Amino acid sequence: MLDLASYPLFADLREDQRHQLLDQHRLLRFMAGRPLLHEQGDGQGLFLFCKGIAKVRSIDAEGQEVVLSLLGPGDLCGEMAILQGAPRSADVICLTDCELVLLRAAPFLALLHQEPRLALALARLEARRLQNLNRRFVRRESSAAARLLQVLEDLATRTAPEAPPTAPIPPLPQRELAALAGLARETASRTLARLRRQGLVEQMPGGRLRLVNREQRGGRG
Amino acid sequence: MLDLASYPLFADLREDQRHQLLDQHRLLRFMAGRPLLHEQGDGQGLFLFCKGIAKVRSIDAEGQEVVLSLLGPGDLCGEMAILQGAPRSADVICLTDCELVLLRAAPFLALLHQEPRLALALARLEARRLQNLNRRFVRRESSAAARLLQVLEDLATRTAPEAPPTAPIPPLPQRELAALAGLARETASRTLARLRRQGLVEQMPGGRLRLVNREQRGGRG
DNA sequence: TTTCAGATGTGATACGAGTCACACCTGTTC
DNA sequence: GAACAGGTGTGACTCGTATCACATCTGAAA
Repeated sequence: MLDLASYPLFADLREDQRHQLLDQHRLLRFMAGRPLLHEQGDGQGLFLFCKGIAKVRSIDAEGQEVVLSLLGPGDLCGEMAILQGAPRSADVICLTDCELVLLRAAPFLALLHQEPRLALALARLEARRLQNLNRRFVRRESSAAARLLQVLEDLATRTAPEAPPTAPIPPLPQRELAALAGLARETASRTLARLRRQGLVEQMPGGRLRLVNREQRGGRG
Repeated sequence: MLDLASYPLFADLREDQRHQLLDQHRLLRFMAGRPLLHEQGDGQGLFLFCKGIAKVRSIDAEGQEVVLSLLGPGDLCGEMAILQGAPRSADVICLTDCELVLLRAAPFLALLHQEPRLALALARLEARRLQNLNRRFVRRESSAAARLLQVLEDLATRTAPEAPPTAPIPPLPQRELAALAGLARETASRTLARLRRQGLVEQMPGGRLRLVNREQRGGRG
């Protein structure tokens, strides 16, 4: 039922090793708006996303929310806390209803210490995250429109692995889109209106947003 | 002479494994302003910083420099390229004269595949970098003053491992400080002047800057 | 239907940093 | 000494986004 082999982190393992990792795993559901939490006494664990989208966020010195990244099907989280033995440094909040699998930390850690392929795959995963965040860092300086477009593209592609950037975007309130882009809600509203006028974003029946294909609009970045 | 054990990445290894890694290593020096480069035909390698400070930077779509992080003694770089088998995604430019050791990629990769402790230490290292970048990301929104103070503190502590935040800061032109903080040169000048007036930063003989101890000034963050 | 809450659109204004322009102050070279 | 380049300080202005204020709009509940 749950295919660990489809997660790049576990792809290099033997079948029996993947089986080990599933020891006492759980299926969890969280509703939109809820934070990912371990249940009392569970301690740490590794969350694997099956369905839904969530945001990783932190709160800055002024109490403002800063969104660090998005998670969707095929992603995982909680590995930093396991690696460092430290409590979470950021919150994960579901943007839509989510289904995920919680692997126990103990067998994961045990396998990390004995199987270089797992440890190496984990190092690669962290390196990729670092590169993604680097790229976001570089784009951070850019305009409200560019940031919002980026968020919409992220949302479209996170919805399912391999989803095209023009896939419909889950219906989120403007307040949420603004937070994801690091903008004021009013600015997000104005910017969205402009993007619609420019034909870069279209509103689908039911109010859902969709990015217009770059080729269709002349692909200017 | 070169003590790999002092680098956390290699601390868990056996002495003979560390010795393997040193196979055909080189000592390199780069002058301030120079990019870290492999020599022709060297391919990839792992740079270990012994002396000096460097910036990791990228160029954004408008040709502007964006500084991603600082490196100093005890840090290393080049491991992302080795992990991903891909060319560098960012430049590393020396801010002061630097001395470093270049380890060959081959023995490092070989050991990564056979020794889980090394792979795990590398995953931990990447995780720490990710956390640092996350923290920077959170602070990114803040004011010019906060960003500049952060840069000065980083420079002070990178100069040597365990250096206090109030250690003297290497003499860098304002243009460079501004780039590190992601500010215009003029803004950096004005902001520095204000910080001096507020007593948060003092000018040492020779023009070098120094952060004033937080306790001395009342520690307001 | 009314009523109400939450979401959204939009004008007016404030504010911070970027940009341009230029003065000044070093140190170096001739 | 003069001449010059590079670094630094600072005024005036621009521009983008945040903020405040308020008008709709929409959908759910009564």
